[in-house]
Amino acid sequence: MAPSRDPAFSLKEACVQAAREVIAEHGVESLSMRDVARKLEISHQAPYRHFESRDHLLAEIMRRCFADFAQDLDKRPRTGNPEADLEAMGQAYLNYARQKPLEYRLMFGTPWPEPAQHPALVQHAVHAFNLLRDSLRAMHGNRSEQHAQADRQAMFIWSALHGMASITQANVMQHLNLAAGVEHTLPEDMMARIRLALSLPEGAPPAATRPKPKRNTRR
Amino acid sequence: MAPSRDPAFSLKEACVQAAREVIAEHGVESLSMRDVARKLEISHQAPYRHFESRDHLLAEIMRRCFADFAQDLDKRPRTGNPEADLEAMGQAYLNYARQKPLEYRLMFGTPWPEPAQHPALVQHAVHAFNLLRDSLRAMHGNRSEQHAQADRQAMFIWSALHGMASITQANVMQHLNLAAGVEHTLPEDMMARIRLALSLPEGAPPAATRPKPKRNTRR
DNA sequence: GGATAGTTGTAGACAGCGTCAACATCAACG
DNA sequence: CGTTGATGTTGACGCTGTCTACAACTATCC
Repeated sequence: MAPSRDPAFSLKEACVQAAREVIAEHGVESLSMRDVARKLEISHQAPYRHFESRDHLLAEIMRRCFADFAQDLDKRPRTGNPEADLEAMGQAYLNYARQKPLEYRLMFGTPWPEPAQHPALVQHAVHAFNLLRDSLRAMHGNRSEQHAQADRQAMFIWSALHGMASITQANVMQHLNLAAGVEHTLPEDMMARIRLALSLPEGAPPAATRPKPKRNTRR
Repeated sequence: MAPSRDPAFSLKEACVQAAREVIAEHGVESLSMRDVARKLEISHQAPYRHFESRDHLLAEIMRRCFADFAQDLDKRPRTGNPEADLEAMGQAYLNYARQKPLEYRLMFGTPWPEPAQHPALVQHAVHAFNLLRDSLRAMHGNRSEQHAQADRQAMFIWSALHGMASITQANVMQHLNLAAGVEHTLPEDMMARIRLALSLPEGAPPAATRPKPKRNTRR
């Protein structure tokens, strides 16, 4: 490549962009440093001036995905009703996974590099999780056991949504011979069951009498 | 390698075994055909006489993992009580993921090869899923909408369990600063919430009046 | 028995990969 | 001017999956 094509041109930025394109076209697995170099018409070693290793490039892309993802979860309109907001976040989660499958797979389906080597990645991922947790904490009090309850709910919601999203992405459902109509109504069904599991049925105030839970939601 | 070391010696079997060891030692990602060849002290091309490609070797190992997994889910003692049996299967699922993390990751965390190329793999995976589905169908009637309800429950349970298992394996929880005590009680909490979401609370018969679900469980 | 064909393992090559080391270029600064 | 640091290039190394050609052994059929 000729010396800097543009006054404000960052090869680092261009590498990230090119890498994202390669991933979008051929998947994460087949992303190679040499691919991005070829795409930018630079030497195969040039990207190494900006990223220690392939893992570091990948970590940077993942970090940005988490930032995008968090922004996406966060930008939904607030109604002031914590339950409705939580519901919207769940929808946003599944929508993101459906609309940006490659990004989702990158964040949640790719084996992570050594976390200690990529603190910024961890930080952004945790921030995305905190959006969910804070939503839940807003529905509880501030006592420590209420925090614990919110965290348990957060982990449950995340598990269920992530499980659903990753199963959907694996394209495995078509082999399961599910009963007619099940596949297409899964997201709603999922959200309804999550509400049940949180004892937050359908906008009605949570019933005080529940089969078991120790101290459940309260608004 | 000298010609056949043993009367009843299958190089194919030995390849699978060696590959499983390599995976156990260094993870799936770094499994290479040449590794298994080296491990068996045969030429780097010998394994290709028994497996078309690396993907085919991997698919065979995955297939066996699913067979093991299904057997593990199936061998639990039956109490005759469908709800208790379902509960036991959930526990068995999480235990398997905890005790055989590499196998679990291989089955559910590794990008699958082209399914059309590996029908046996798909078949065994579907069989494992059917154990769950059949357990649920046993608790419902035999009408088609009841089948659909069972399938919805199956997908929900699988999603929640898989989400939980894969999050656990990602070793990411340590970074989330969860409230004290949450992490260690997650599996029980999870199972309790799943019961809630199925409207099968704690052995009590499911309440007839439910907030929404169209036609719910009936035993 | 001896030719023939099929199976199984070996040996060498090729292109692609990540990455190390050495070199070139160029701007900033003393 | 010389030096220094950042950036990009070139070439190599060992690794990978896989193609091809070849050797050896086995089974089969005339």
